[in-house]
Formats: sequence, C-alpha cells, structure tokens
Amino acid sequence: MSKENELSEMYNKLTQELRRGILVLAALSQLEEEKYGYALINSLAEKGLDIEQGTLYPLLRRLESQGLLESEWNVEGSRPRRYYLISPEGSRTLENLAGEWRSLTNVMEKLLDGISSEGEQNES
Amino acid sequence: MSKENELSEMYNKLTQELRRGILVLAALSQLEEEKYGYALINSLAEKGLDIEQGTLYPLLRRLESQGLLESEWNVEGSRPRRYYLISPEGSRTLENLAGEWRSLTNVMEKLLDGISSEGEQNES
DNA sequence: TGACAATACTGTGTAACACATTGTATAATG
DNA sequence: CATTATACAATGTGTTACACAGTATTGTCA
Repeated sequence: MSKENELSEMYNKLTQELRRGILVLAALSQLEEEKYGYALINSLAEKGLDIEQGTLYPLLRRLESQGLLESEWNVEGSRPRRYYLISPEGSRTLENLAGEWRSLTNVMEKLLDGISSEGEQNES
Repeated sequence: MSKENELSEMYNKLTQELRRGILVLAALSQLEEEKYGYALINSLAEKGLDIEQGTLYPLLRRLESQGLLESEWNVEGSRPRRYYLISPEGSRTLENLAGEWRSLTNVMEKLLDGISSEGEQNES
C-alpha cells in the first residue's frame, strides 16, 4: 500500500503547490465588496476554490498588514464579524496580478499545447 | 524611496508566489523530449517563462527522485550534459496536473471576471 | 593567454501554506 | 435547562519549495 500512497501524497503536494499563489489573487478579487472571512470562504467554495480557515485568516491579516486590504469590526449583527475590503492600493495590485496571471495562462497554454488532461473537466 | 521599494518588493513576492507551483508543470511539459537543464532554461525562456538555474536544477533532481523524470549523462558531445526525460509515471502526473491547471484557470476566470488588467498583455 | 559562455551543482534563508487546535458566541436540539 | 452543533476568528508549528548567491568545470573565441 505504501507505494500508491506515496504517489498520491506526492501528487497532492504538487496540486497544492499549484493552487498556492492564486489564493492572494482569489481573495483580492472577491473583496471589492466587503466580506468577512467566513463568508469569503463560502463564496470561494461556491466557485470551486476550497480554502481552509487556517489558511485564509492569516492570509487576510497578512494582506491587511501589507496595505492591500482594510478591515473593521462590525458588531451590529448577532456576532461581531471582521469585515475586509480591498484598499485602493490593493486594487492596483489586483489589476497587476490579474495581468500577470493572464500572462501566465498564455505561457502555459503554449507549454501545455498537445497535452491531454485526464482530470475531470468540470463543465459549469 | 523606501515606500515604493517595499511596495514593489512585496509585489514581486506576490508574482513569484503566482509563478510558484507551475514550474513543475512547465518542466514536465517540456521534457517529453529529452533535454538537458541549460537547454530547458532557454526553451522555457523563449516561451516567456524565466527560471533561475538555482531553481531548475534542484527541481529536476527532485522530480527525478520522485520518479517523474529519468536522467542520464551524455558524454558524446563537447561537454558532458545530463539529459532529462519524462518517465511514464511522470506522463500520468503531467496529464493530471494539466487537468488541475485547467480547472484552476476555469475557477480563476470566474473570479477575475470583470477585473481589467493593466499589465501588458504580450500578444504573440 | 585571458575572458567569456555553457553547463552543472549546492547551501542557506525566507516565506507561505496546510493542519491541527483553541476559543467564543449563538443557534438548535434533546 | 443542558448539550451539542455551527458560525466565526485566531494562532503556532512543521514542511516545503523557491530564490539567490556562490562554486566549479569545460569549452570557445579574441
């Protein structure tokens, strides 16, 4: 059993690495309207991107400390929630990152040309 | 000056993170025909993906140790070169990763819908 | 001969993610 | 009322990989 497990474990690592890095982009892209962490997790999950709480919350705080996000507590509801919103600087960064992303997809398209994917394509 | 430098430094980190993870995919995709490291660097650069030697060489050795690549010294030319070739298992992994990549691009397309990129789009 | 390009490799630091876990407040259920 | 479940936030620890800078060798060309 060890062989297959090692394999899929390694494969998971690789896909994990693949997802990594897009998280910032994904988060920023969804915070043009104010959201709190938990809601962001859900809205990303709806669009097919699962992210752990232990990944997202530090990420949000990091982005805030970098000046890309702004946050404030909202205590008016049932529970206090910390709402995050993209900052002007975050918007510029988002646009630039989005451009980088599109460049990358262009490059990868060239590189992957002719490689058929077995992975299930989720038709939306 | 420090403010702008910190900014672009952070931005570089982010784009770096964005590139991260796709390196495996890029390398595997180009090694369906035998290549040596230096040539791979050049061929990737031609397609728009710059990768440092200190990044690629350890990556190749890692992929080999994981069984995704095979390598051998070729001493017939002027200098000895280590040639790398994707393994059967590497091919399967490549196909799966390519599928994951395409899923990710689908998700990101949804997420980035409506975000205009300022970054220069390299029209090929 | 000297300088530069091609080619390969390694060691170290940094940073981010995943995972597990803690903690609290509210809702739901028995 | 007590207990469990869920919404929500936070942290800290370990793993991993990338970048960077540096070392080293061998050809080539001036």
